[in-house]
Amino acid sequence: MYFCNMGTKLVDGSISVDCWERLRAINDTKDILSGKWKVMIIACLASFGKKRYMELQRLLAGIGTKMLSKELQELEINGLITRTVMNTKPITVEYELTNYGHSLKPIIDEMALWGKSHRGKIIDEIAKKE
Amino acid sequence: MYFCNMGTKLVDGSISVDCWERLRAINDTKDILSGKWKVMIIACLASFGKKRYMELQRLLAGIGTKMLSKELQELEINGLITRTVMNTKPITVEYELTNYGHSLKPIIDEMALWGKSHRGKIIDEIAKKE
DNA sequence: CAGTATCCTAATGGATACTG
DNA sequence: CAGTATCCATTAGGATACTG
Repeated sequence: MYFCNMGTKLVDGSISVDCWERLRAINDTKDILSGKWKVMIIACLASFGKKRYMELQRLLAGIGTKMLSKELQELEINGLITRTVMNTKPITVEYELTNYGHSLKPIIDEMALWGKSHRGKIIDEIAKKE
Repeated sequence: MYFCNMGTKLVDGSISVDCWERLRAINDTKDILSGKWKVMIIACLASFGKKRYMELQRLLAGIGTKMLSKELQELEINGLITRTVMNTKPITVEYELTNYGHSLKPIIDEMALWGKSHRGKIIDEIAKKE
């Protein structure tokens, strides 16, 4: 019998410490990857390597400057990407995944895998209905 | 040169179809797992097996009835969990991961793994500063 | 017990204009 | 080019009361 604190509140739960730590870890990862664009930014940088601000904005069709800046800053704070101001005129800025950022690859890969098969499943189901 | 439609807008992007489909798949998965509690619900059902509504609410410290119902419904719609009304008085309801729900295990596992090591890294960094 | 319904707040995120 | 600042709309989500 242990106390389970998932975020803010305390709850008396009869789950093991191991299990609770696992759930907390999952939650931590979720928080790091929160926001509408973060996963996609990481995936883009993983696929395409170094990218400038503008290039990212073009890849992430629909993202505005505010969100792009915000999400990039949060990723940088968490050590997942680097921001390099280039010595050009006017200045350009390059964003790149850090090694630590690359450590998210297994998660992204699994998400890509599942998402692909999921879409296949949906399409199959639609086909059967017709 | 292909057109990249990530959600609603069209963008002229010079990325390959494969790459674009991969990004779309990642996005799809992200959508399915959206919301504050969905990942945690899945992880709980994966760890503990069948759970009743009340039990889930206790495990997910802090969740309210509205959110729990909503997230469970969305998971059910997507075929990730089953909802079984038991023949008791008063009625009880059991939620359980489907086989399809279990197919998310690799993602959850990778998230647990990364989150655990991430917390370790943060703790190390704090320790070094002191 | 397992929810719905309602109300309300906080947070998210988009559009636009502007700046070094 | 790479952002900030501002305003605004939408949504997510929490608290509470209520129902079969």
